[in-house]
Amino acid sequence: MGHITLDDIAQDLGVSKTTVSRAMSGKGRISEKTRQRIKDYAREKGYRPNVQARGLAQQRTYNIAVVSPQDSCVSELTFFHKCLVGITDGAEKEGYNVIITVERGNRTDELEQIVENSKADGVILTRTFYDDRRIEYLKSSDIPYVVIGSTQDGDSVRVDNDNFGGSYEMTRLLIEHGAKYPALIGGDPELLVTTQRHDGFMKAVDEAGIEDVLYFPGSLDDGTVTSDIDISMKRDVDCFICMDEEITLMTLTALRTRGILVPEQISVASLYDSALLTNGDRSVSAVAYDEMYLGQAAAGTLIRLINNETVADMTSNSFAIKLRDTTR
Amino acid sequence: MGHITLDDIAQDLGVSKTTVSRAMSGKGRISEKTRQRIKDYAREKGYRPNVQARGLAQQRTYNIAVVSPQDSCVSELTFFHKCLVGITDGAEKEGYNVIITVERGNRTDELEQIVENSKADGVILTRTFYDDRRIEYLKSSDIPYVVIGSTQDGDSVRVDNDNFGGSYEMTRLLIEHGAKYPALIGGDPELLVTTQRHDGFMKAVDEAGIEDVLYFPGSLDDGTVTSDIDISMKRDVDCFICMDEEITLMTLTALRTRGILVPEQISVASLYDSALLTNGDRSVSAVAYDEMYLGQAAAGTLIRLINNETVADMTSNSFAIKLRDTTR
DNA sequence: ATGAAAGCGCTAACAG
DNA sequence: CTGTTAGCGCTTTCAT
Repeated sequence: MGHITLDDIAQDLGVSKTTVSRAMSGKGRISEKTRQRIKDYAREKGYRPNVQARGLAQQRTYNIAVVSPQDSCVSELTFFHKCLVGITDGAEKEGYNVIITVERGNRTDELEQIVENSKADGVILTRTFYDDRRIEYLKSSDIPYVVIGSTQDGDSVRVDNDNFGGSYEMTRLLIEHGAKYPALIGGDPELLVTTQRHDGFMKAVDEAGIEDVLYFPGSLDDGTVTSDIDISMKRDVDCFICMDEEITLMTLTALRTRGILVPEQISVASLYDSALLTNGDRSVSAVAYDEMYLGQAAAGTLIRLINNETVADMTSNSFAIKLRDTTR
Repeated sequence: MGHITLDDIAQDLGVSKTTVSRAMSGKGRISEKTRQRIKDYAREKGYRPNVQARGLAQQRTYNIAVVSPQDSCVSELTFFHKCLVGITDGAEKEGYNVIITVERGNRTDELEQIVENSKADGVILTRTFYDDRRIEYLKSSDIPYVVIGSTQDGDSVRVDNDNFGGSYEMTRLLIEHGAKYPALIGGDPELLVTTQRHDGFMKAVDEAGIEDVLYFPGSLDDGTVTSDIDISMKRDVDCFICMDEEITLMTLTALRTRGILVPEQISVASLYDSALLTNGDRSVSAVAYDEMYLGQAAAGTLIRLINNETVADMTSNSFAIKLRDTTR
């Protein structure tokens, strides 16, 4: 018995394929009566439209493509995976499936393969490089795409966390909890995300009337962090706010080596939560974003884009401030 | 100019679509001369066959589906991701793409959606439950599928690591390096993988003429592990071989609490490597399997299955014994 | 409101 | 060795 087709239904019901098609898709005028009759019969027979045939007729695949990072750095991976769960969720809700491909450096082969073979109607990029060739490529082929995270590229539709808001809230809360002189540490100053988090931090300290706050951008190695800490201690900093989980871990290690107690002498918080921050003994206060929601939003946005609806960049303000062991 | 079709080429070259189709696919008799002429022209024009159209004609999608775990336990995730990289690799090599879907407990909805809508030609399961409803479902719908890892189900085509070989090699090597009386700890005795690893271990100790070896199956909580250790120390065990990374970490913690030095007083090795075992200070000896290769093999096997070629279970003997800090 | 007919781009008998 | 002819299952003008 295999699969029943649209034509079968038409014949059984003595109507034309067109009518059945219209009844199922909801497009075109059709009397409510026949529509119901057809839909009922279709359900009864367990009819499933053949997505490929529909696709061929409409030049669509009802697939979206997602590019996965190749390497398996843990925090990158959990971020990506949570996004992916959200993306498939959002996609399947709209009748789309997710095709996955793995990035191979800053190259476009794997994307080209998908786009040229029209295996997907749109693309989601979950992290981008500085001069991302994939963005160039996606722009030139005119396939819809959405970027998750902060890109410099102004032409791309972006879906991102509220980095400003998260940073602001965390800083505000720590000040409320007694921090007198917080310092900000880490982050590549050329990245948009760094600017956003810095601005959120600044807003909170400004509102609290704190002046001459310390900001140590960069700080990519232990040496720099250590000297940053030394400077801070002389200036009576009582709270480190770290740009990301990596810098957070370096800061904690450096403080431990220096014999400085956390949170007794100084509070430490991360502006980005990660599995690494709640591992076993240490449990670090952090801003936790909802990546799954981010993924869903990205999928939704992309599908709207595919349907030629107008879309704008969107910022997910779904985050939580997790105050854990490293802050008072 | 968009996309050039098979028909365009036929017209330009004054041949029939069939001939072009044959030239491109390699199926059917065709003179080497015209084949070259057509292929050259196609390449020159940048012709890309429309996969959807081909699919519709052949009832194929040139997609395979992979089910991703929903949760994000780190070791599960890295395992899955490495497999995924291998799978996409193997699939793309054969002209297939990978559709991903996320498991929602022991349910089949997400799979049904893909199978019923014929969005993929085959399925890869990367981990299975005891009474896996997805396997039942896949069997009943007659879509090809392969299972990565060890399943009890004898009817399914399996692609797995050489658990026996890895366990044997690790044990053999540790004995060679001086272990006099190794003990095996952990593992759910109802799982196939446990049996396989146990057998490998036994082979090595038997060959070394060691008798009355200790085996502690189960040991899922700290209490049990601690008592296992106590028994072992009385019997002068000088080497713990642990079934997986979880039991390894528990064993190490228990040994530390007991004040027993690793590797000075006792060696510890894991029969399964994981990111958690090389984290920071501790770096545990372990059997490292090549998951990427596993993924590639699974994709290859599945595609052969799709093509109605005969396939058998396959065991990847691509593993490495990593002797690190916890063994002498 | 419904139907006829022409595709979407490719494959696969069946002829020649 | 090559061409003709029907599809695959659905959508979409254009009539009626």
